[in-house]
Amino acid sequence: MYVDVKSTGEAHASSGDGRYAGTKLSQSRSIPAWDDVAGDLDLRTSCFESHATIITEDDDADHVFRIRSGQVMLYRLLSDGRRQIVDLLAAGDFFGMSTTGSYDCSAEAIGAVVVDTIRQSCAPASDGLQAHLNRCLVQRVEALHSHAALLGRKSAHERVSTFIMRFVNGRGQVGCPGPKSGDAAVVVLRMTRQEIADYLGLTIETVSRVLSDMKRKGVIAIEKNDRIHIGSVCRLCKLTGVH
Amino acid sequence: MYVDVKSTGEAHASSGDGRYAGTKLSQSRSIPAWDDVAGDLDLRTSCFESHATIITEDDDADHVFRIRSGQVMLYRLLSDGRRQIVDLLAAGDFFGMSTTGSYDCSAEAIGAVVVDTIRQSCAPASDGLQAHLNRCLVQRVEALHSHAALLGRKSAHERVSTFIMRFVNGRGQVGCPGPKSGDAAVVVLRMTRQEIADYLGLTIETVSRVLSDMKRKGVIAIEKNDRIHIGSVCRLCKLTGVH
DNA sequence: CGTTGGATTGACAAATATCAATCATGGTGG
DNA sequence: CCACCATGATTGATATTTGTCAATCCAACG
Repeated sequence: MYVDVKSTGEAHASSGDGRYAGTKLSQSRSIPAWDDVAGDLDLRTSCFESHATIITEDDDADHVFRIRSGQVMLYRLLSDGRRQIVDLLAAGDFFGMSTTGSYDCSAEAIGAVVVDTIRQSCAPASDGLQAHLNRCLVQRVEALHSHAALLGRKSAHERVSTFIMRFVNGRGQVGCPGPKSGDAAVVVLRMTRQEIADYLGLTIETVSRVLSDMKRKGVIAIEKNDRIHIGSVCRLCKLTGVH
Repeated sequence: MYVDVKSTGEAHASSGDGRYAGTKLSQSRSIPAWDDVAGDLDLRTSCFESHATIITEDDDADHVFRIRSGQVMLYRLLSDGRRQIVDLLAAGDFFGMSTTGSYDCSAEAIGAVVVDTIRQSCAPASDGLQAHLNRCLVQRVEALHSHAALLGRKSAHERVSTFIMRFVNGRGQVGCPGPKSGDAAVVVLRMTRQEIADYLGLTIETVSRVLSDMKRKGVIAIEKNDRIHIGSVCRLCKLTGVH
């Protein structure tokens, strides 16, 4: 009714899943359906293929974007080329908001992406958009807090474990449903080792070594470089540093 | 006129300074003055002394807070006690918003702090509050992106330099006004070495060593542990990794 | 069947953490 | 007023983690 995810395309197993499930924020009840909001907004819809750049850091912040389907990564570059992927976004998420007049980071499509494009200039007019934006922004802030804790305080093993757990259906952030053993899972990584490394603040070699180590210890098995088989989700979860 | 910082208490040299200066976001023009918004909100005002805990991670997210004066740090704890300070807030900033029903991190006063307390339940009603929240949230997201880049990709020297630059009036984020040499400055650190370390994702010893190293090289001089004299802001700025 | 780009592995180097003294500094009580 | 204490900061020696550089490896594709 007041949640729009279902109507905006498939939910990727890899990120958007269950994002709004269990939301208790009182505000939720008053947020209108996105489709109703969108009607007043003079949207354009754009498609991007894998690895296409959607926005570039420091460009004029002309538009705000809302993801219809697919995943988007936001990244910052240091002057010498070091890259930090600062956030991973999925269907329903917004990006491109700015307080400075230019984008604070670049956005690149992970796989094919469809976005709604909203002109910055007509954004303030819509209270419905404000409500959707604010919910998304609070979610982003929460995710960025988690990510700061990961980047600042977690070991390489904990970072990689956390990253994999992120894609295990429903788990990860919300808290395990308890240690029921033997719960296996398969997740598909849609990012290259380089992208994973740039997200986790590590090098490609360290990511590779940690994955190999987890293979050796039987925590995971890797098929075709991007399918991770998890023997026991609980066991993996214990490696994340959260519990 | 439509910016409220001036009316809500002294601007600390250490953080809130010039936060809204130069904002080009078209939305700004339509944001009502905070005092006008506040009138409808049934606010309570609370004071906290230095190091007081204002909210605790995982507690019920009953209230949203707006800082009238002073600084607040937000932090996450890992189960084994590792702490990451995820954000530093100043006058005009909001915290305590949640999508889960509980706070995602703890908040502690840095020095004396005065906050306006807004009941979560009456927050959605106010469009003016939504507009203020929106601006603050976008700012927080931008700051958290910067911080992720720092934590994920910068060396200890770059982190400490960036941290000090943050408190140099006006500079830091926006971009240097050019290399005019001989521009000295003094900043006062209102945080202990432990807090700085927990913010920068380092240990107290590393922070101390980096500061000593910068002293040895003549980049800074330290007086009474918390006053940093900067010989050339430009020189310091070049150490941040941004340029 | 060779080529190519991403991934893995190994040897080694560099950065940062850890553990343990020692050093200020400010406050307190004699 | 001064010695003592407590707390935070600094420094040193060493360990650990992660990065760097270089050599394969592997799978997809022409």
